[in-house]
Amino acid sequence: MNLKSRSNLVQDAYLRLKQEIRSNRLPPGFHGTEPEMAERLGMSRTPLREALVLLETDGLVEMKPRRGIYILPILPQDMQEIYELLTAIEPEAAASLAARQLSDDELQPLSDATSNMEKALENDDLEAWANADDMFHRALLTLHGNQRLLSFANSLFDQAHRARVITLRMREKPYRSTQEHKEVVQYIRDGDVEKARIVYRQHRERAGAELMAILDKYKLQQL
Amino acid sequence: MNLKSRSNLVQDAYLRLKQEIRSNRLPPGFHGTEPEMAERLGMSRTPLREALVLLETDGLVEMKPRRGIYILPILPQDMQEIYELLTAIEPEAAASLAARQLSDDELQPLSDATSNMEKALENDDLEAWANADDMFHRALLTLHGNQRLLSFANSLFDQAHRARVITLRMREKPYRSTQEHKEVVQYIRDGDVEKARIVYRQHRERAGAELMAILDKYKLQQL
DNA sequence: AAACTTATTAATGTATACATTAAAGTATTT
DNA sequence: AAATACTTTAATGTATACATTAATAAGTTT
Repeated sequence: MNLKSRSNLVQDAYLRLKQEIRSNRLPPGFHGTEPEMAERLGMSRTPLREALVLLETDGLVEMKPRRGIYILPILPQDMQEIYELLTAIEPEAAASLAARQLSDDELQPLSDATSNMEKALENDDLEAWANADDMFHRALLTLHGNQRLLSFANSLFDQAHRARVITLRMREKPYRSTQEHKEVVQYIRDGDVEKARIVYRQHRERAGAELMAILDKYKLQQL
Repeated sequence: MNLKSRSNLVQDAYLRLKQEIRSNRLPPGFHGTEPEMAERLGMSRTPLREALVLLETDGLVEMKPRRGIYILPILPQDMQEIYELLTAIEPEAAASLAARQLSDDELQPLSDATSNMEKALENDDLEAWANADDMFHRALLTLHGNQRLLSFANSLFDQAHRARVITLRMREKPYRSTQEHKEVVQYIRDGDVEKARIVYRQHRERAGAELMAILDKYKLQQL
């Protein structure tokens, strides 16, 4: 909200485009040219290009020389890579949180997230559940404090977003996931490092396998 | 970073600046302006800026609005973050390699790297040892095949490079590290998933702790 | 009509121009 | 000399200009 971010067209273009990609207003496979995208955003090509470079490092778009800008689809193999990384990374973060003695206050964001998951389930509101799930993961990594981990994982979440939204309704209701998240919080609270790691890891492995099975079953070759 | 799609001057600037940062020709704390850096590279500000955006996402430089470009130092906390991530990630990669049945041919780059480590030790050539070490880690992740993991880890290696070079001569000779690398290769060859994971993990934990101890002992608050 | 040439178009990659404004420097007042 | 106001400088953020060249369209030959 400061002047800096208002006057910064690069930031502007970056956030707007990312949002449009997340929401599928710019769907995978979309192809555009720099002049038309710059026009659409009401700016010149210079700041747009810098934003596109950032989106490219995020794995969301590709700038093909002389062919223009493409919004990248998520392939099953991408989800495979992403889940593999989250499986390696997040359980470590959980374990390391358990090793600290966190106050209930500090753990609040995590328990809030799990309560929201439960409420969402009661209301049969899958979108709210997904938001709570997202909140949980971001809160956990934020608590953990490793900035590089946080920004890397956030980029992975962003990439996976569309696929998660679409498959949400093809899965069974996430009672089990909700339960697993609660368990992880409890183990973190108890300071049970190994349990926190293992439960979270199993959660990730199961959720990943489930997702891959859905992509396979419904022949979703790109999202 | 994906550069094959970046144009020549951007790629040029990116690679040259990265090299100059690695080699300390552009030392941490260096401050420059866009016009003078563009001049030095013989190009205009436009491609330079795109390269700087990339270097910024790599965590190597910071573009401060209206204050210019700074080459970022590596702080102990940065090394902490980096080692924590490598400790989480690489043992998983090793385990997953062990789970495949890789041919000796495929494992060649890893055994080459460990042989080079041994040769370097015999010749008391620490720089050659560090290069072999680097080779090992990159080869392992390349074999593993997860592109996101590879590019993320490469970025972490790049960030840690200066600190590794400087502390190399403050450590004991890396006989033990060399041995550990050889063990990991053996466990991967044998298909012993758990051993590969655990040995690599212990290697990472020990190496990380050793490095942090050196930074502490010699009061190296930035590199 | 197919294959090959030759124009045409238009997007990229890069340089340059320019308005804005933070910082440095100078003058002025106390 | 210290504090303040004014002036200058120069770097950033962004727009525009332009040369190059890939893609396409048009024309020509077989």
